[in-house]
Amino acid sequence: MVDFPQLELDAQLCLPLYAAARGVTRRYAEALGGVGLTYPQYVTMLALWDADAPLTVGEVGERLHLDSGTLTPVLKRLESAGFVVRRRDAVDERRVRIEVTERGEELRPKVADVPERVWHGMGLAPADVVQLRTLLDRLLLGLDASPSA
Amino acid sequence: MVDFPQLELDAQLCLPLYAAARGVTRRYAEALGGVGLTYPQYVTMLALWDADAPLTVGEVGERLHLDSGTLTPVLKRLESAGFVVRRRDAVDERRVRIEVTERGEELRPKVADVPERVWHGMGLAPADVVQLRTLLDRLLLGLDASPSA
DNA sequence: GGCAATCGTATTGTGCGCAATTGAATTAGG
DNA sequence: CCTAATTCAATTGCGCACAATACGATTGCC
Repeated sequence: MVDFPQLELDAQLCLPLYAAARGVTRRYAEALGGVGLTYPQYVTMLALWDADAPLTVGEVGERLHLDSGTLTPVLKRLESAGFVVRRRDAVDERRVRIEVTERGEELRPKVADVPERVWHGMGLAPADVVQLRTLLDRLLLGLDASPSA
Repeated sequence: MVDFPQLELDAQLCLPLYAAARGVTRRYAEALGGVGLTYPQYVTMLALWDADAPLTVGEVGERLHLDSGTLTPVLKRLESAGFVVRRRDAVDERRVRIEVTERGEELRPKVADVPERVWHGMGLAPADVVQLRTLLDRLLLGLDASPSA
């Protein structure tokens, strides 16, 4: 039988990456359950909190590497939960600006300890975290640089 | 205004991990489009090809860190595409064994170059790949070790 | 001004992920 | 035996991801 060593499960980098991302997301989901946010909703709020002015859908997408097909329903759920308001830009009516509400701001201190709680006790040394961060950023650069199709 | 430096987007490790995993998966999806496999279907086939004997649903799930709620529909699609057959275990009728068909075996050489094609040109040095692999495995160990709830 | 090309968002359709539940089959305890 | 607990897969329901498409708003170009 012909072998394909490059297809062995243990030879793959994509699989640990895929599994680790899902595992970490699951931990965040558990930690966020109390405030009623999913992980994508949480990172969306992070992006909005980070900005000085209300972001458009596209600007949120840039920061999270997500497109409107994913973000629109996420933002609608955040809006119906009362954490954000979506408002058409008066100048360019193609744009929709996302404003964080009072209730959305109140969420911020409630989730402030989530990253710490998730990463702590996972046994990853601080040096490893830095290393991992560096390598993932390098990988993202490579993804952005090389052709998408 | 009160600041939460630990919530800044650039301070997060989860986001690059999340974005990198989706980015890599997207590249695989593009490379696999020709043979009609999605990324989860592809890694499922990898797991089945790797094993000497037909695996149960649970055994596939162990290797991929996925549960039956995800795998059952994936396996059904692979079956209706003719790549696998699902058969109840005669000894323990709770188990379903997944057998790779002739057509499923024929897929193997067709996707043999996919990992190489995806990773090449992404600008990641071989040493970085090894490092990343090591750190992700360490992270997965931490995920498995620490409590899920 | 008129009109084609582009842009920004929304919609649609398919396919995951995962928690929770169900239900059948097996195992364990008495 | 016979019942209780456990195991395994399937199902259900919800929320992403993303490609493809649609559509109104805007911009460029004449």
